Amino acid sequence: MSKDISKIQAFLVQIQLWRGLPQEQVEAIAEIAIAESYAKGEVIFQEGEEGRGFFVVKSGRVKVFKLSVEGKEQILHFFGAGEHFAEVPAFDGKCFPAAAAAVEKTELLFFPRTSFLTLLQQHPTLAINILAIFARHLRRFAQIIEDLSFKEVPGRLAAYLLYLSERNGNPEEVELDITKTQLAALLATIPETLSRVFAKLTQEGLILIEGSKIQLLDTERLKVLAGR
Amino acid sequence: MSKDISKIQAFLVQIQLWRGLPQEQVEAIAEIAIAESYAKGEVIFQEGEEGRGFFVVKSGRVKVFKLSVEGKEQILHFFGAGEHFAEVPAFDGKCFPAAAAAVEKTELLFFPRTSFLTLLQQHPTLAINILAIFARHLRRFAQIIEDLSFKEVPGRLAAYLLYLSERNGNPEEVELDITKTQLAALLATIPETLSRVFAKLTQEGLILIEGSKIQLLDTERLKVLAGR
DNA sequence: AAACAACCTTGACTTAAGTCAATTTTTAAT
DNA sequence: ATTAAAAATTGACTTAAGTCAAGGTTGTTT
Repeated sequence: MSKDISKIQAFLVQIQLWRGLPQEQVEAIAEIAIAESYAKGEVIFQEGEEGRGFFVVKSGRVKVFKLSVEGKEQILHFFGAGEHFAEVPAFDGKCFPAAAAAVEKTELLFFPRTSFLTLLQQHPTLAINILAIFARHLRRFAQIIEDLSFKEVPGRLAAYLLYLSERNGNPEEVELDITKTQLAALLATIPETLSRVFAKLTQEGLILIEGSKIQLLDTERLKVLAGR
Repeated sequence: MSKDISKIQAFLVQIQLWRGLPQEQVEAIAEIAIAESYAKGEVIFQEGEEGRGFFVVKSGRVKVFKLSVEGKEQILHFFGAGEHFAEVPAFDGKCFPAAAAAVEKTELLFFPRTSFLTLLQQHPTLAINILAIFARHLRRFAQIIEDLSFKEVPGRLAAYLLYLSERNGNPEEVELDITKTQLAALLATIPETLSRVFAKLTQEGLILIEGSKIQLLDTERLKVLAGR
């Protein structure tokens, strides 16, 4: 036991969620955690299932998404190592508002709702930390709504490319770390349309595609396109 | 002073936000509140302004919305008496992610960020209450994203009519309490399109319009249209 | 290396919904 | 009551983006 637990502890202390909690609490949390493994493509939970707890990504990557009746997928967010998801159902006990699946081989830590709530009652710091997380999610969702209702596909793509370039600190070139099919599902469109928009931006000299690397040739015009 | 304060107190205790707080705290909160009055159409804050605090609606109605460069409006939510908004900027101190304006003569109570944060530090109950509010907002936003990316305008309208009928407990008839132009902005479309969709649903025998009252003639088919 | 599957691209076509413009209806203000 | 302003409707037209179908590319597994 101690070997595993202490490894989990070492990982958990790095996570913002627990920041400010006393040492012995993080140790207690490590004992609550249940390790889970998922293969590429495996479903973690479906939309509508009862929220039994939340997850921290130990390694790999997860997509949280909505699925329409016709089978169209809208990806809400990708979560990588050190990030966590499904905090809302863990908090309010209602159903998962979206589904989650591993996009590659993934290891998760699962925290059951009940122990999470107990912890929440005892540690105001934890409640504040989660407030900060919810606030970030709300701002991100507000941005998605804005993009969906104001921007066309080229604008959404431009915004995404600029986001990547800012995140990785390289204004010249970005590297797609997801497939274009996944990117289409993230930008609320379909692969065919995305492909055509990539072609259009290339033709207009805004970008240059080299496999998964994309050169941003004209950041200024991309910003105009993205609406900022 | 005492007259006003005690009136504010009587109003505040009804609000979920403060539920579970000790009596003397609610009294203290009432002293912090700053009463503000807005005329119909008046802007309360603009998107991008620094978040100085949050607001409780005493009377009237407020819309929270995004505005595109081209001037298109996306309404995120209407808030009525007893509801509150702009908690996220009050919490994280960043800019308002959307704008707010009074849609009719409105009286607000304003709570400055600093006193709100102090309160938050001292009262874990308050933090939990706000978590519940944020969780509700997140679920609502997730629903908006789903509607925008999966449903067409008829589906979004059908979903809204069913929401109204459930909210008011009348499965036969609903009453629009906003103008159709505002409804268009809420459903991410324009008045012309909404008008045509109303005509189409009427023609197909799903609804019957009598001014601001709308009879739901075929709830089943409306549910199919709304995707549930 | 072969074979399969997933992913990506391109073309032809359809369609939902936006734009622009004109008119009518409703609501509010003097 | 009259007028002005806002809201709603309708028609003709345009357009972004979806559907369907085919072919090409890439990558993984045995």
